Amino acid sequence: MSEEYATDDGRPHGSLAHRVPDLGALELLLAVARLGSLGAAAREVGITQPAASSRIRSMERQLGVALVDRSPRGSRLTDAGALVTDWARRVVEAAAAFDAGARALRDRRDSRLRVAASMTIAEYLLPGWLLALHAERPDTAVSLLAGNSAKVAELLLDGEADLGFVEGLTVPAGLDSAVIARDRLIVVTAPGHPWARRGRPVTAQELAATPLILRERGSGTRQVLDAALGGLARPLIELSSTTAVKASAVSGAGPSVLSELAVGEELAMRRLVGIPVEGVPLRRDLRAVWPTGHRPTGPARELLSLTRG
Amino acid sequence: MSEEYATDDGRPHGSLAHRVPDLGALELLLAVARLGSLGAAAREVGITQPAASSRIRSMERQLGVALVDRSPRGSRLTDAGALVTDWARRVVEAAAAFDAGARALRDRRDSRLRVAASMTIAEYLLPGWLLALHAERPDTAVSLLAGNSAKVAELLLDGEADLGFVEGLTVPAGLDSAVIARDRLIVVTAPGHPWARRGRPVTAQELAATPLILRERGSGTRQVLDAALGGLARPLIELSSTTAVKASAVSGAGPSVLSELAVGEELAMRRLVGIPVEGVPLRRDLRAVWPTGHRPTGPARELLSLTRG
DNA sequence: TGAGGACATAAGCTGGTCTTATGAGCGAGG
DNA sequence: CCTCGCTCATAAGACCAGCTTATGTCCTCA
Repeated sequence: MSEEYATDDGRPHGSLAHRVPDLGALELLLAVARLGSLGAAAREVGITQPAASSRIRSMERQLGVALVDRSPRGSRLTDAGALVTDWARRVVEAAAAFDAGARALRDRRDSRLRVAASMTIAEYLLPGWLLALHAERPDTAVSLLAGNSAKVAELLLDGEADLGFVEGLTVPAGLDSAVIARDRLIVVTAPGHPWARRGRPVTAQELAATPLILRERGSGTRQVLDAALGGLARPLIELSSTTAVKASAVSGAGPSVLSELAVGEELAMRRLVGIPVEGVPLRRDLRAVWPTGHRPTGPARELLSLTRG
Repeated sequence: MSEEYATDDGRPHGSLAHRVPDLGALELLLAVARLGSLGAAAREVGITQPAASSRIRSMERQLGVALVDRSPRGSRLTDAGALVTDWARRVVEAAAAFDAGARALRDRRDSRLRVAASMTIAEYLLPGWLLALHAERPDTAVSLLAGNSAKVAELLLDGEADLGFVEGLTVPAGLDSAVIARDRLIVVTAPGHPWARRGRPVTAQELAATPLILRERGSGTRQVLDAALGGLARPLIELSSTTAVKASAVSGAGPSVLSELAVGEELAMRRLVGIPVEGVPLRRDLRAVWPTGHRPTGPARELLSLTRG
């Protein structure tokens, strides 16, 4: 009876969706924060003022916190409202990235710019780039195909993609490339692991001697690690997705090695901690690739320049 | 009648909420990914199988992409579905952080653990810690009060908070402290800024000589920067919130100096780029604080240990 | 060949959110 | 001093999305 009503399950969480306002409400809150008026915010998101009023009110009831100070000449956020708005902004940004990705995924054919990307890049970086591209060139429709390096190369060489992104150690034959960023692999453990408390860095020998939670052989991450250790990484468990590896590491099964792109959230939330390592070059280049000779032009060139800042 | 059924992207955007599935649907998708069955996923989120089936189907219609392969003996994600699920996970995680924060904000008084935190910590780190705490001690109700260092000190000394978090250079009098993390300040510009393309790092002299977009004097970030430069930071614009500073920097108004906690998203999305700097110690300690003598115990001790991993 | 699991379809109910219409404070200007 | 213009609040009805129950189809396994 500590929780709400019909959640007899009593499990981890009684459905976030019932406790977190929906995206429309969060967007509305951001608009109120920016514009300082319920009515103006309502206009911006395309609803009427009473609807906005009611929606903000019901959000306040749901959260149990006053979010805005209403006055006859405008509405300002309360202190708590400012904090909630910042958290809301993060949710909305994640949703915008979701949307940018989904939009690219939808436009499978006949799009002006067809991008092929490896999974890690498609998952963690591309949505952000697509948002930036959309901001600069709203008319450019982008389509996205995801696969491993070989698949990306094949799509480019077959003329089914205009620009590719890969994260391997080598550039597939027949492609030109440009390094757009460097990714670092990080050794991580759950906070309770002995490595999390020792003072000195882990050495290459220790890392090679310790069974690790890893992606399967052939994955980009595994390739880099094997190369760095001289082909010696010992698997404790082999899993086929980054997500599964993370979940296993968080649960305390053992140390793992993952891209810093993949574990940013877990590190911030202290579900995982990064372990310093010495003597192991755990870096890899992230590259844009295109068929030799076909220098990117038009939207592809634009996207490429965005990725390099 | 809404005038916008044609989703043609001729405008900034036609409301995310209409193009991104709601949180319930995203949670359902995650459950399907994990359990490999619509029915099992439905059971987990507390709805019936037909409801789940319909909901996934309408999400696929909305996104225009097939997400799951249904078969008479279960459902597996398609390739696109796996990617969408990963993006969905990020939205759900942001929502979970929102919920953890809002929950703490709601329980203003009479909670078992009352935390006071500076804005940056409350905004970027605390929700994650609260999630972790909730996972380990689901019954502990936490309340949150946010303010600057002086406010945090006051709350602790008045007995109105059990544990505090501050980010200043000094520890307020009457408090004991422990360093829980180090925050790095980063020089950032919009991708188009000249600094984004030059090869060599910016020097302390250059930084001190360049007008910057900054928080107001007295903010923790500004204090650290002034100290690092010898009190010389020149403001181009002074703004009163980190969000406003970020927005201004993204728009290309000039270089800025911000906490790495605050700009992670912007860096990943390439809306901002980090500029290497040499000869300037842009680090600051993030500290947990408590009244001298009152060593944290119980839930406070638990939370403290989580923050240190 | 029949049991059981998994998903799809159909029909009806419910609740939340929208709309329009209207009222009520506060400030500015004729 | 009164009215206009801005703000937000309230009320009553329409509508739609999503839920439930009941049933049908397909596949696999014993």
